[in-house]
Amino acid sequence: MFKDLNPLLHSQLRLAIMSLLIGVEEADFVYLREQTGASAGNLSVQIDKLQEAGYIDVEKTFRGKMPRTICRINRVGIEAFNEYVQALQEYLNKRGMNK
Amino acid sequence: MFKDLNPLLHSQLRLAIMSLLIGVEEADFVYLREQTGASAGNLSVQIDKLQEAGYIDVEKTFRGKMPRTICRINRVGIEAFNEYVQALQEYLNKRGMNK
DNA sequence: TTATTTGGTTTATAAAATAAACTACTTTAT
DNA sequence: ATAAAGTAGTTTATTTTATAAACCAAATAA
Repeated sequence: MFKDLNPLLHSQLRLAIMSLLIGVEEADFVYLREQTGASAGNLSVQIDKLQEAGYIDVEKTFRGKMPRTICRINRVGIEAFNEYVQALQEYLNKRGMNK
Repeated sequence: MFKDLNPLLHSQLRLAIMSLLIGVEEADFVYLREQTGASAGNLSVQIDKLQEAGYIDVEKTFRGKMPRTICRINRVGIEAFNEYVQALQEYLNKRGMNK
């Protein structure tokens, strides 16, 4: 009855990152930090995990002289996110549907 | 933009328990174990946490000679569950709505 | 020049989930 | 009657995660 929830996505911060990335072409570290309110350390760790999972692509560049980390969600990530959302619905729905 | 997700509910097993309980008058340990597929040990721990949080009431009785643990969600639990679901929607919704 | 800020990474600590082992019986088989 | 197996859990130990704290390198400001 309850599908497993992808543990990589069932994490507040990683879910927020994915949620932001799925809406945009790309987003950088600072933007993600601001939007999520996460600490830089936590964000760094969670971005790594999403990258290692193959859900996002991370590009390290410089803007002028300052380092800049750009993140993009990819097709694998989009698919995983959609599957996660679908699985989750079962947990949220719905009084009386006992199937 | 992203509300915090109640960490007590943002757990696969505890969420499944709450999801089951919200649909019924009551449910016993064995039913919850079967429906969730959890191990007895894990289920025991998570039921305790939900009880300590004041989200469910737990009654220990006997059915014949065998012990029986009955769980019921209460108003506090229902409210917490509904709030969690609402907060979660922000993470799932929706490309293009950047607000 | 030293102090502060930016943009991070790495390491350490706290919290959670999970698994394994155990308790206290009851039922079945011998 | 006794041993073996099953039920309904709890407790303890181990692993995994998340989070926080400390650190680094370079840039900018005082």
